[in-house]
Amino acid sequence: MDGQAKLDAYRKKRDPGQTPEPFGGPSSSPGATREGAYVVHLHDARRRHYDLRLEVGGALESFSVPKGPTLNPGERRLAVRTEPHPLEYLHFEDVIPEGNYGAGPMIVWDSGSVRYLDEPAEEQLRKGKLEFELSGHKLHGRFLLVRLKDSEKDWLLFKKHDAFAAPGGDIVQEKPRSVLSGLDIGELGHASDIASELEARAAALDAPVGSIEPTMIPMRASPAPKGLLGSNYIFELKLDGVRCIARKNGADVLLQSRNLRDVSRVYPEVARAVHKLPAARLVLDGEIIALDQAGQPSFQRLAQRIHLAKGADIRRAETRIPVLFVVFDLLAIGDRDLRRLPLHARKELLQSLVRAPGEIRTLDMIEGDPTLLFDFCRERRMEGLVAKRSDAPYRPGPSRSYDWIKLKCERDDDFVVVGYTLGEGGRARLGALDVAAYEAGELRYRGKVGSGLDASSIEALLARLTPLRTDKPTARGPYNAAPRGRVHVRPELVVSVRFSGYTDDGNLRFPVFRGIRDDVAPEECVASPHADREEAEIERLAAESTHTGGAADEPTRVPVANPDKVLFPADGITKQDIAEYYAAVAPVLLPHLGDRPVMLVRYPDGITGKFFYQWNVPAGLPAWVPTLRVRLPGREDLLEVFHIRDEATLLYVANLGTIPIHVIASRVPHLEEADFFNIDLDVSGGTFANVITLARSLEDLLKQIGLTGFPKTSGQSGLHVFVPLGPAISYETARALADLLGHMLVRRHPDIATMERSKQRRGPRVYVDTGQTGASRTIVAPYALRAVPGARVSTPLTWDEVDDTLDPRAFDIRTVPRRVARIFDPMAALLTETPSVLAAIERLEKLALGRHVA
DNA sequence: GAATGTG
DNA sequence: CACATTCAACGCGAG
DNA sequence: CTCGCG
Repeated sequence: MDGQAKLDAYRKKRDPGQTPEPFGGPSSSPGATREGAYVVHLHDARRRHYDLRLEVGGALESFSVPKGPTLNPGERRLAVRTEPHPLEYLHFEDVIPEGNYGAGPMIVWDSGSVRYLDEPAEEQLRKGKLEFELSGHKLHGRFLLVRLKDSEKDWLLFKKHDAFAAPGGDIVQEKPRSVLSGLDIGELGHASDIASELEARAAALDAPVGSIEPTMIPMRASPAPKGLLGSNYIFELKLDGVRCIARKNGADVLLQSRNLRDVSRVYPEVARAVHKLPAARLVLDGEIIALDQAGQPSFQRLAQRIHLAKGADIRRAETRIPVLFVVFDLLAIGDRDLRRLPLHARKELLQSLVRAPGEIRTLDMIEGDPTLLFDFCRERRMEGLVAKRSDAPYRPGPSRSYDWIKLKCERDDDFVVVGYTLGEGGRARLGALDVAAYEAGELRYRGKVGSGLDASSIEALLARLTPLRTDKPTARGPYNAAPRGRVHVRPELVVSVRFSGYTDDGNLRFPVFRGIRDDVAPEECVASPHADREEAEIERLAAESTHTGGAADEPTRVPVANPDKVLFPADGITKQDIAEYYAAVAPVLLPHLGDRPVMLVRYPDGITGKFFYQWNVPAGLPAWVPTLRVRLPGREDLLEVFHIRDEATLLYVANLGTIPIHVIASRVPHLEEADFFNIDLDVSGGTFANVITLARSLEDLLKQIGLTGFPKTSGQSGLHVFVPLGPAISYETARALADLLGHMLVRRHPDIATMERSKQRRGPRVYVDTGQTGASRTIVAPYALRAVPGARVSTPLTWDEVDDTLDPRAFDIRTVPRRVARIFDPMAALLTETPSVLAAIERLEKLALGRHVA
């Protein structure tokens, strides 16, 4: 039977002048079909049913399945074999008008590719037993069709036992919508209602009437600025695909690349899906991606389609390398131009337009804390994130603002220098370093590091490397090209390199020189694309926890074991009291903890018993407890610390017998940058009245140089003053600033203040301690409970409160919750202020100089 | 305080 | 089964 | 070198 004859039955039933259904010509590829495309239609004809259509020999073998497919291997579904349909039917979704055969709406409920197992499809169909494997939007895995005895047309459809089998649930009920248009079958005939509702919403938001020229350049993201983002950003994964602006105007669809090239014919399935969206006119912005076996976007896979030009090649590629259009912005709908609307408004309209994931889907975004997404991204070795201001308009063209920001997943690691290449001009003597790392006991070349080298580091490196010169390569290659020459050295010098990942051949991607590491032995450099074992292990754990855990499993109530255990014997305060305290201050405490690695101080037997500090989370942590995997600056080991960003996690650590919680002055992912420094006014041999005097004087000093101090009681007998810094401030700078301020304070009050470390030499003076500022140095968090009799709290104050009536003993486990309810958090602005530190340093230098001269 | 390891 | 072990850290000046 | 100190 050739293709033509196969479709006779189909043609006989239909009138090409009356039905929108396709009448494709014969497509003959006789013989042995091993794979192809498939579609499952949901058809609301006289009876609602599903049509499973499998590509076999240039046509679609069709089975009508009244109850639809199931993922439950225990169930069987009747499948009635019907007349073969033309291949074009793969993309058919429309309402078949009254009076025609099969009148009623029909949606593409699922589509994808099919692979026939064991034997070609024709052979299996003849024998009455067809085994196949589907890979689509909704259906996956192995299925089996078996012909009933004594019947030609009656078959049974089974799901085979495999990883995709799902005994519970009902996929046709859970995912009723079209994978083409996102509509459900009832909506198909009323798409224009959806469109007009969306237009009305756009009009209500004051989106102007206007059209978008096809010459509009897509909005670009800027490279990340150093330091912190504001709080009003949303985060999206940066997908490894090609940018696409899609326009629909009636029946016309135009897909444009980043450079406005017309790619409509390169991705016909995307064009078809855009055509089916429920709006006559629209403009979408998104990314076209191809997924690899593991379901991750793979640019390498997509690359096989980008350059296809011939129609036949593209048709074949459609099933072999399917692509998705992941949309992240809606720029126009109907006659409304949405670009001036804030992003969140455009996103809301987009969600209503793209109603279900299929060939077109919307890009997931998260609001608030991007840490988990960043971790996910790192684990999957994905490019990074894009942060977008949720209140920003769409600004076409090259980035002019930080409304969209690229955040790369970057890594720092140490590598052994095995040589260097010669460059040009100022780089004639050293162009780039050749670096390597140990793998399986031998040095493997990992690429050239040229960025980040300035004149002084080049001098320093040359001084160190020249004595190590040797005439043979010391690492296993292949080495990158060195057109101007190369010098080999013995593998003795270690450098720190920041990079964003590995290329396919195992070299560093975007490496930047960070400095010489004298504290690391060459043998310790074991960074590799396959990651070191510890990291791999932790990532495995993380993968498990994201798999099994998540917000859904988070307990609404965290049980407190031994609630009546007394942890403050003098005050009779129990573990339950502590948990209740932390729950009460959670609204003000959590913002100070979020994104910061924390260190717990645990007193399992109360404040008079043994205690210990704890960074790493204990083994066997429940999956719902979020953690951060961090590499603190100056340390090569990976920590997995608690990520206390919700009340449940806070209560979990309270239950462990945690009394104070310490934080560091950095937030992920910039652990090498301080976002505040701390000056500790420790009573020592002095008086609290003098602490007050010094604090006021410090406030005055800070004000003069344009900085703001945030005072808090230490919870013991002193005051801490936290000073927020702008973005990208190194700990060295922060420490220098703190020290300078400390010295000036002492100079102003030599009789009552000292920075003397030795207790004896301090005498009756207040100790101004600036030594608490430093990478991976911890500080008692605001609102942390201290392990002292009276259960005092390190309590943020307003400057008004810092006067001679201040009694730090008044802030304890009982009083602080009431205070928080009344005045909330005087220190909240610590997290948002970003003063100009450069300007502050300049003013400070002038101030210091003036005093010196006087 | 809780998990893991050891006698 | 009972019991032990583990749970942080770094620089600096004095002795 | 170890100790105390924060």
